Amino acid sequence: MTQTKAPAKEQSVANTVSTINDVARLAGVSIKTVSRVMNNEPNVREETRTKVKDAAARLHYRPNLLARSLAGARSFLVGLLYDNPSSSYVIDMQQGVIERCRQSGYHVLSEPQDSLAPDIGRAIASLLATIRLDGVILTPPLCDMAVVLDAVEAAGVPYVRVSPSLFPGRSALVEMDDTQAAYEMTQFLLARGHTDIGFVRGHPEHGSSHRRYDGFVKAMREAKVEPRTHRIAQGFNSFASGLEAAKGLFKNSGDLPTAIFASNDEMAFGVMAYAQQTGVRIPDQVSVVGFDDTPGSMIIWPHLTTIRQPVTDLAYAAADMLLSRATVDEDAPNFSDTRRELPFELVERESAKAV
Amino acid sequence: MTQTKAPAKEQSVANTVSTINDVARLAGVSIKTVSRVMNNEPNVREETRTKVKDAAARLHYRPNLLARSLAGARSFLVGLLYDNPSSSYVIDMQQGVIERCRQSGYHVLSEPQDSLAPDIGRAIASLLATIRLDGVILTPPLCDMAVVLDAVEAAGVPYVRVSPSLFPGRSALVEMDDTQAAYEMTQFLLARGHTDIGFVRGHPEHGSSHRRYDGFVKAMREAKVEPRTHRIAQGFNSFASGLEAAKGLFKNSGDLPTAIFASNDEMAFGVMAYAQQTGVRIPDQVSVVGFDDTPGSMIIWPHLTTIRQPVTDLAYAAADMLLSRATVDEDAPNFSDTRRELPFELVERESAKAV
DNA sequence: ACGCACCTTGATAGCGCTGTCATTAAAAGG
DNA sequence: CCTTTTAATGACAGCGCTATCAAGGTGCGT
Repeated sequence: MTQTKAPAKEQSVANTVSTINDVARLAGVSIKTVSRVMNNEPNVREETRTKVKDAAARLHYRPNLLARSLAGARSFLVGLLYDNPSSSYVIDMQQGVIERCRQSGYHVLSEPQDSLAPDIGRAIASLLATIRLDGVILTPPLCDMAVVLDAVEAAGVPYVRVSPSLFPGRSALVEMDDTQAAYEMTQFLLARGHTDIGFVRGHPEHGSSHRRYDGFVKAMREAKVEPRTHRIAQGFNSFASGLEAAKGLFKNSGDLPTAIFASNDEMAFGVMAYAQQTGVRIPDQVSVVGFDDTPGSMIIWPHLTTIRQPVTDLAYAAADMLLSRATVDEDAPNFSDTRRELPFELVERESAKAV
Repeated sequence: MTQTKAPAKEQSVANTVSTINDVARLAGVSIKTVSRVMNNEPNVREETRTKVKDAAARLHYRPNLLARSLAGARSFLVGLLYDNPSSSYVIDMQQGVIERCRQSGYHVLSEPQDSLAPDIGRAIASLLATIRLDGVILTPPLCDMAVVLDAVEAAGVPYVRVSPSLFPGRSALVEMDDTQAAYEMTQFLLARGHTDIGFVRGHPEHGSSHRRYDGFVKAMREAKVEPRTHRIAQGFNSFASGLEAAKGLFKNSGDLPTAIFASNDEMAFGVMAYAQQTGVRIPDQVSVVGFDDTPGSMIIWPHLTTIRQPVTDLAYAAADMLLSRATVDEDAPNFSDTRRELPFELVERESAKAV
């Protein structure tokens, strides 16, 4: 363990770390007034405010976040809790949250969690007890776990959920309409003359899988095309499962669907890989579309037609909701919105064409 | 701004946030003794230690990290500064750093930085003044920027650089031998009968690009094959630039190289996409290999033969170095290593075959 | 002029912990 | 047996800031 001994270090490199005291002294006011200025509080004469700001600037003063947290009610820290296999999703989410938080002087603690761990509830309770976060953002699958929500609520920390499938209304949330997106993607295919459409279902544990399938079925039924069971394959959101699904769907080379809608991009890539291996030409023989617009959709050929999830926008929205929530007086009635739905985008590329 | 008014909240949800005082009272000792136990300090009777631990457990006590930071010398916070376009690189790095830090009770502040911003030095100085980090990890390209290093050093914060290209010896660092990896990949191709090998160079601003090219040239010369200029294309690490490079390399369909070594995976994907568009069969006509082992290399067909960077291991090593550095008494001579080189791995998949 | 608002400012008490140092108890030495 | 060393514990002063509350200043109505 560290045992710092020397009371005062000699190597004061260029110790520009000035405190609120230094500023107060230089400006000739009390530290409380400096505090007021730094926090943009009212009731400070404009002249004084300027004087303090100048002093702070001259000393390169930056309030110590840790001290603020300890003394005050806010910690200027929000947590992003995730357990998501997709690196691009996590990065986009994180990027968006950090960007927004930074604008408000907040920092983000990125906390990956093992959603399969039996003691995840305690792990989160422990985290929240150790660091008093001003808010947390929960992404799938954590946002659908009761123990997680319980832990966060017990700690009294405001939170926002991103794309939850369960417990609607239990918390503020931001989401995208998976069902509608899948519906429109199916219509897109239908409009291009496809009626014999195969579907690769997503991981049954994920709420979004079911919503996407529902959207597909709805569009088909509306077009008076009953989905046929031998055209429906079960996948598990992975490349391998997509490839496996394609094996089933392409079993009879004389009876191929004209299009395949995979419930996520990874599986679409699997389908495309299998097609290539077996000489099925995409999109000439079979059109393939995916869902998510992962980076991979732009590196395979043909580029994948897919649904773009507005991940960064979801992050912005979640951060905004959280910050407005954390900033608002808890006693006051809260009129801020509690649910935001963001638009998706159908991105047409080369993997699908009219029949 | 927030104005918390009510002095004491009525809604004490289940306010299990116990303090060191509560533990001390329950255990019948002073808070200092509790502190000693929580920090695993010596000179506490075993019996007392047990008593305190029991009390802490019963109260679900977790030391407040912010208070510890303010009072003590350590903040239990390390920063991961990055500005990297590759989400998988960042995620793997972050994941590894977080994992290791967690084991030591440290938390990680993920701080993306705009390396192109003119005031990046001040931005980092400001960050370090606001939050007293116990250490920071710098990844490319930040780790090669003098202003960044200056800012970190001025703040007196220990740091470790990952895969730096410049200023060797200026700090502790972890790296991988890009040159050797490219050398071995080239030998891999040579050993399979390829001599007419095309090379797509990486972004000239990235140090690794030059090292990889050097490794390629070295292996070629050793095999008595002089690389020919019309087989060398300049890329910029992007898919599009790889595709563009392939255009040049494949210009004369009667005179194709038998293999193409792209300096990173993205560009290899571009090459493969162009090949597919123009009917060049991979790997039958042309073998393609990449570098990095990004997730995409497993979703394209044929899967890409490439070099796996040990990103997570680099992260582990960097975190370990940093923590040992931060934990060690600054006055004592430091015998811990200051540079670690980690092994890469040539991952053979389907995109390359013997000629 | 006085009284009563309100605006402006500062003194002071912590936040929950660690570092220092004093103190006591136990062990070692002669 | 008493002194010296060493182990074990506690009292207390902050870390840098915010929250509370009191105090002084200003303006205005009467």
